[in-house]
Amino acid sequence: MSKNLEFTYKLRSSGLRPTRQRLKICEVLFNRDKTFHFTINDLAKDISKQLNEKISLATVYNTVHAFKNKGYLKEISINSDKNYFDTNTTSHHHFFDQDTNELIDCTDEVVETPKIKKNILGKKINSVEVLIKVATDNQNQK
Amino acid sequence: MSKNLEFTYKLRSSGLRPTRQRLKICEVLFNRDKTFHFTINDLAKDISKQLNEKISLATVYNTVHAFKNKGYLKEISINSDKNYFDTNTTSHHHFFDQDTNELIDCTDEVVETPKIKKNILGKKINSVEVLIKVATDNQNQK
DNA sequence: ATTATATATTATAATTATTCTAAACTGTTG
DNA sequence: CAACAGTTTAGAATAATTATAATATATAAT
Repeated sequence: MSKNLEFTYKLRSSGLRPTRQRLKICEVLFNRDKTFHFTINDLAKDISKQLNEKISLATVYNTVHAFKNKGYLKEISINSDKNYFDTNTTSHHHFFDQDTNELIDCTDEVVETPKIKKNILGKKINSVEVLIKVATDNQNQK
Repeated sequence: MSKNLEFTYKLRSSGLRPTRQRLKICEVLFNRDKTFHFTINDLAKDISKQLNEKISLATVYNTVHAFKNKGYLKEISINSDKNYFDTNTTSHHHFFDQDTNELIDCTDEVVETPKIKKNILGKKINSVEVLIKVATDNQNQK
């Protein structure tokens, strides 16, 4: 299982012990080709579906936050009731589909990162991100 | 008290009964020249400071949500632990100061609304907003 | 003005999401 | 393999928000 070795190395290199639970969570999160957007609850459900064993919710929280702190995940706040994480940790933009509560990454073809002409004195810009909220147009539906 | 009459009219015209509590909350929220960013907790505290009487927290929640639904307030999610409301209901951009957790409106001089070159099929763009996260630059401090 | 009605307020309970705790367990090092 | 530090776990604790149901109030009808 070379994927597992890969994850083991990844964890170890960032000072995280490659425990059974963390490796399982790595599998679920990083063993995919597309960017994955999820809430912690979604992830916990996914895990109990995909795996025969259960991982404690507290461990899922701990692990996701550990991964976020190590830069393997990015946290995204779109609305007050859902808190998303993203496996794409680069600075990038999003569509948010208000009908389905789905979060979709934007490519450069969709929107360019806007230029900031003035900054706040003494501060450094850490990120510039665009959020595009979309929904079905009821006025104008085919 | 002409301000009060103004608020009474505003509430009534949107189908909200101008109750004592709602008028007080209007005073605290809209009787200012600058845009006001707040969390519901902040607002509840402000109210009990500024006014001699107390308004139940449930009422503050109800009222803020009613005002948001009527378009008098805008909800803004920046991070998972704080949920902000904004008296500036136009689509606009923000600085978020990660040192102080302060939210600051951007003018057009700071950043232009980016153009969206491709949209998701069958969806309408409801808003395009830029969030600029800033913090003290420790590498490069004067 | 008085009454009737629908709506709003309130304290409190309930719910939800998240974090804390402390005991049991496991990965790593020597 | 023994010892230790880090990790997991269930459940308790906390915080934010929403629901509930009794009481109060604003408005409309009389």
